Amino acid sequence: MSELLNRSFYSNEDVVNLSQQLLGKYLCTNLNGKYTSGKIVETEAYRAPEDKASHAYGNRRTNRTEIMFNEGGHAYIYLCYGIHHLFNVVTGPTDMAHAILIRAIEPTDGIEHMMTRRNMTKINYRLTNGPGILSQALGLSRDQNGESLTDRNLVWIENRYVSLEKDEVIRSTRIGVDYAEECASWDWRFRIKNNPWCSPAK
DNA sequence: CACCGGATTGGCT
DNA sequence: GCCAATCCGGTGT
Repeated sequence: MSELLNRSFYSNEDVVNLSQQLLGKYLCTNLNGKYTSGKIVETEAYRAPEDKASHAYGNRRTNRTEIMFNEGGHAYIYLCYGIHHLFNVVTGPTDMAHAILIRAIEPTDGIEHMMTRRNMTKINYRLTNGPGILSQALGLSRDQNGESLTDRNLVWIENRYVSLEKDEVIRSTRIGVDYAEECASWDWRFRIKNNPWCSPAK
């Protein structure tokens, strides 16, 4: 049993709260006839305009950031370090450029497809325990940038009614945003306590 | 149009 | 633990 997350879920203006709500939800893709999914176990919130770590800091509108100003429920996928595709969920109403980076998932469906994409022969945590490699495992690239998440088409998120106790959610500072001055110390990273599929970052 | 640096990863010392 | 890989977006000339 599962429920597709809909527009009203993504339109929530509180991106920090939504980041926690995404923990335990299932990120799913159906690309090139391959169905894959994983439970979201680690997220980070990015809240423009005041967040210096956000690409849309100061409501900067460029070709790249434009999708973040769309209404919640779209994919923002960009290339990082020229190598890795990082998948974000656009949230909030139109013109509120909030986004949530998915940092790690626990693989659930189509694990053999994920291993092929990752060029792995044995399953282990390195299949999906980071934002770049989980995108690779799910087949996500900039080809899906701007894709709608509100239908079960190419990429979407499901509620499978996994409930988390408050003490199962670990809150800490974000990773890799040292350049963001005072925003670097904002504790908008969330992960599921003791989950072995979380990223290795401090 | 040139330059700089990055929301990362994996391989090697 | 260090560092190269690799490409593009953002900025300034």
